[in-house]
Amino acid sequence: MNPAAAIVRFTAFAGVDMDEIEELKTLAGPMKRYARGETIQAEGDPATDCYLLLDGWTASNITFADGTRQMLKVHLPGDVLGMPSLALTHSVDTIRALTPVAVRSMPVRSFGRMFESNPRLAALLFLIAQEERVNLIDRIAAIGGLPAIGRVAALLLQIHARLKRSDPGVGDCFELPLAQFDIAELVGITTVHTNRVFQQLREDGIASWSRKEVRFLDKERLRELAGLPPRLLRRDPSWLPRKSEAPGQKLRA
Amino acid sequence: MNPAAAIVRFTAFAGVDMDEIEELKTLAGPMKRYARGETIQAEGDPATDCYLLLDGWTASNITFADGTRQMLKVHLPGDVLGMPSLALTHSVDTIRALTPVAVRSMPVRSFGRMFESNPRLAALLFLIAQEERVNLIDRIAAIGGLPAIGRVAALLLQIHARLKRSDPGVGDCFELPLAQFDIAELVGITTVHTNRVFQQLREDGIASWSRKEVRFLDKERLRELAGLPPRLLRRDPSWLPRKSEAPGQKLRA
DNA sequence: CGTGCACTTGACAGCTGTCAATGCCGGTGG
DNA sequence: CCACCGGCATTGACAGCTGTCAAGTGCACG
Repeated sequence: MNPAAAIVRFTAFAGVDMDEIEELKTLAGPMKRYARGETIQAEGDPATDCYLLLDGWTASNITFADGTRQMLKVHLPGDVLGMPSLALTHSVDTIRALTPVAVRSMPVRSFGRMFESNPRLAALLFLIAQEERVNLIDRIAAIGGLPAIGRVAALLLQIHARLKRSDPGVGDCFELPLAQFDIAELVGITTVHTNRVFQQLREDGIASWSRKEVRFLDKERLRELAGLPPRLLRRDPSWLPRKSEAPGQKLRA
Repeated sequence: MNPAAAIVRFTAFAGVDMDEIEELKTLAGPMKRYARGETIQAEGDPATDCYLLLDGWTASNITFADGTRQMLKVHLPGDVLGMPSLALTHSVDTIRALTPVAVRSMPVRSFGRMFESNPRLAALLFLIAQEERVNLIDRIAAIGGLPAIGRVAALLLQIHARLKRSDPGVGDCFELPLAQFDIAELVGITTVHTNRVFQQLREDGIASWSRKEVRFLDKERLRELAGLPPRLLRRDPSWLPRKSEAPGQKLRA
């Protein structure tokens, strides 16, 4: 609901002024709400729209021929959903609401307009896509290279970092509206094993989890388990196109 | 060396005319060659440039604190290297030559110019980034959700599909300039186990590998092992910005 | 013809998955 | 207010996939 949250991903790379916020708004369609568990986009659907997540958490997952699912990512407010599928004829992933959510659809047509009318916003969107690639890369590293406990550690740290990006006030204790089997599906292990991993994290005084609430007890050791450094976003890249017209606006963020 | 190969990724989504090819060329710096094993970009370096891979194969990998490596992707001619790191202050991955390679650097500054001067090329680059996200997503699915043999199957199919994209003549037998430990690192298993997987693939008459050459014996079962359908790129998305000036040029691809 | 690197193979351990049962908690309806 | 119920978390026993270690083989290259 926090209006700023909806554009965090854009303002993360550079200031965005009021004009641009207005322009972003014109790109998006009306707001739509989904209840927990509802599907926002299904695998195999033609990829016609993207969605700006305004409020709530969603997950995107992919389904194997045998019905097994692999969760790819959880989305937080401000994330743009469905962009990867723009490259394909059919959507790759199924996006569903983990909590009650509010989204605004972003018709692909408006992407074309944005590239023509506002190169700077287009470049920011491009950077968001690259940031997502880094997220996926880190996930691959974790899943491919770490034992179960490290995968969970990496996941928790990644989500925490992303939460903190839109709300710097988030501390070492935060709400995580996922079930243990969601986490299992995200890091590619079973629910049972996930449970054992959390028990060990608690025993070792590294992190605890109860009632959908995670508490980091020893972030240092959590990072050791994850084995990768935190990622720092590049602020104000020098190559970004400049704001085109209407000077003198107050910058946001 | 095939000049067309260098721009496959752009022409995959829509026709690109001579003007645009020229414009792409102006974006890139001089050609540079690397020997097998050389590092093109190192983790932690400031992310200043991207590279257009003209010829040869490269790999990008990420290193954990304990020195373990996870390979993320192999790059084929036409791929743009180093884009994800544009979102960060420091490069995420190390890119090294798997074979002798030729690249042209693409200074980031030229990205900004392209977004301003040619929205259509910028949008194509945006689509390339989304396609890469799909590749990463499929890799995550394979690594997170499949046993070793399925991961290898998925990898072989993915590489084959990408090869075929720039050279439709590629058949069910193709060169794969990787060592078994490269494949191991790519799919997150050990060399020893990779070896056993290949033995089983051959025993079962599914695929064989020798002398850096892969042969698909039963593509149907290979796909079953991978568990995911092939991905079809979206051709000529209706929302793409149109070519701006200089009409009447012959379209390429 | 020797050397080195990569590929193979075998034995074994350990992480993780599977199956099945139990416990916990919040929500719902009587 | 209480009993029931369903979803999720937890536990134990066990199997199996995959990793580790170590040795041996084969091929390419000098």
